Amino acid sequence: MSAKALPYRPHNHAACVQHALTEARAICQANQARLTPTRERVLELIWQSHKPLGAYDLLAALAEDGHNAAPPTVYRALDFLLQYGLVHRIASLNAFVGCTHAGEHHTSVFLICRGCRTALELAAPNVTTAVRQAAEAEAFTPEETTIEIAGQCPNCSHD
Amino acid sequence: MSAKALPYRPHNHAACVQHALTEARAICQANQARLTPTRERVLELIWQSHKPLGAYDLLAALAEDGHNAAPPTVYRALDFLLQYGLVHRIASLNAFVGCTHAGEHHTSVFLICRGCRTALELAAPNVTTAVRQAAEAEAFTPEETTIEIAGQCPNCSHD
DNA sequence: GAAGGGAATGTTATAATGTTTCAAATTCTC
DNA sequence: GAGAATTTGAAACATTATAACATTCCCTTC
Repeated sequence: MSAKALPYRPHNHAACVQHALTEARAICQANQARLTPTRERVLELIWQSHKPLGAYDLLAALAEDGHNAAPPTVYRALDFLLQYGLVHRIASLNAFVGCTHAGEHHTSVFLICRGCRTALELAAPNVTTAVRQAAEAEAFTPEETTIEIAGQCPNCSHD
Repeated sequence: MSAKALPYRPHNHAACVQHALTEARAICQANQARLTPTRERVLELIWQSHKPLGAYDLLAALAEDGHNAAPPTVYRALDFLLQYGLVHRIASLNAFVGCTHAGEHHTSVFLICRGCRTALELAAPNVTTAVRQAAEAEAFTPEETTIEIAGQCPNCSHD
C-alpha cells in the first residue's frame, strides 16, 4: 500500500464527524436506543480527532461546553456508546476512540502511534482468523478480543 | 488438541513457581541485574497462581508477610520484572502475570477466562505473523503488541 | 575497614481512572 | 395526565498509578 490511511493524512475531518454522527443516529434508531444530547456530544467529542481520548479529557471538554458534569455522566455515555459499537475502548491507553466500522460485527486491530497518538482501526480478517484458531486449539471460547499495536505510524517513524 | 493446557488442569504448581524463580535468577545474573528479595518475592507471589494479580493484591500479600510496603515498592518491582520479561502486564485487567516464555523474545497472546480468571499465554506464531503483516500493509512500525482474548476456558465454558 | 558513589528502597503525598449510591428529572406508555 | 422505566445529577468513594525526596544498602576503591 502506498497511499497512507486516512487518519495519517490531511482530510476533511468534519466529514468524518458528520458521517459518524449520521451513522450513530441510524444505528440507535434501528435499535430503539436513545442518542440523547449528552451521548451525542460525547460521541462528537471523541470524533474530533483520530486520537483516543480519556474519560477525564471528555469531562473537561464537557466542562468547556458549560456542562458541569461528574465522572459518571461521561462513563455512562461511554458505556452506552460502547454497547452499540459506536466507540471502542483502548485498554492500553485507558482511552476511547470512535469506531470506524460501526454497525458491522467485527474484531478490530488498532495501530496506535506513540508519536502522534493517532489510532487506526483495521478490520484485519487474517488476524481475526488466526486468533480464532489459536483460541480454538486450546478449546477456549472467545468473547471479547483486544488487539492493540503500539508503534510508529508512517508519518512519525524516523528511519 | 484434546489435552487441556497446563493452567487449566491440576498440576504440581510448586514446580511452576520453582521453575520460574530459577529461570529468573539465571536471566538476572546473565544481565547483571539484581533480583533483590522484594523483587523475587513479588515474582513468587505473581506465580502463586495462573491468575493475573493486581498491584494492590501484591501489596496486600506483602503486608501479610509483615512487609509494610507502599505502592511504589510494588510498582518498582513490577517495572523491574517487566523490563527483564519475567512478567507481563494484562492491560485489560490492570494486572500482572508470570511470563511463561521468559528470556525468549516473543509476542504473546493471552487467553483470559472470565470464569476462573486464569490467563494462558500462547506464542501463537500465526497471530504474530498476521499482526505484523497488517501493520506492514499500513507502513506502521510495531513496537509493542497487546493481544488479550477474554472468554471462557475449557473448564468454565457452559455449553 | 572506612569513604564515596550508584542502585534500591522507604515515605508521604497526590494524580489519574473508575464505581457506588441514592435522589431528581425526563421520557415513554397507557 | 398517572404510573413506570429510563436517564441524569450529585456526592462520596474505590482503585490504580506516579511524583518527589529522604534514606539505606551494596559494591568498589583506597
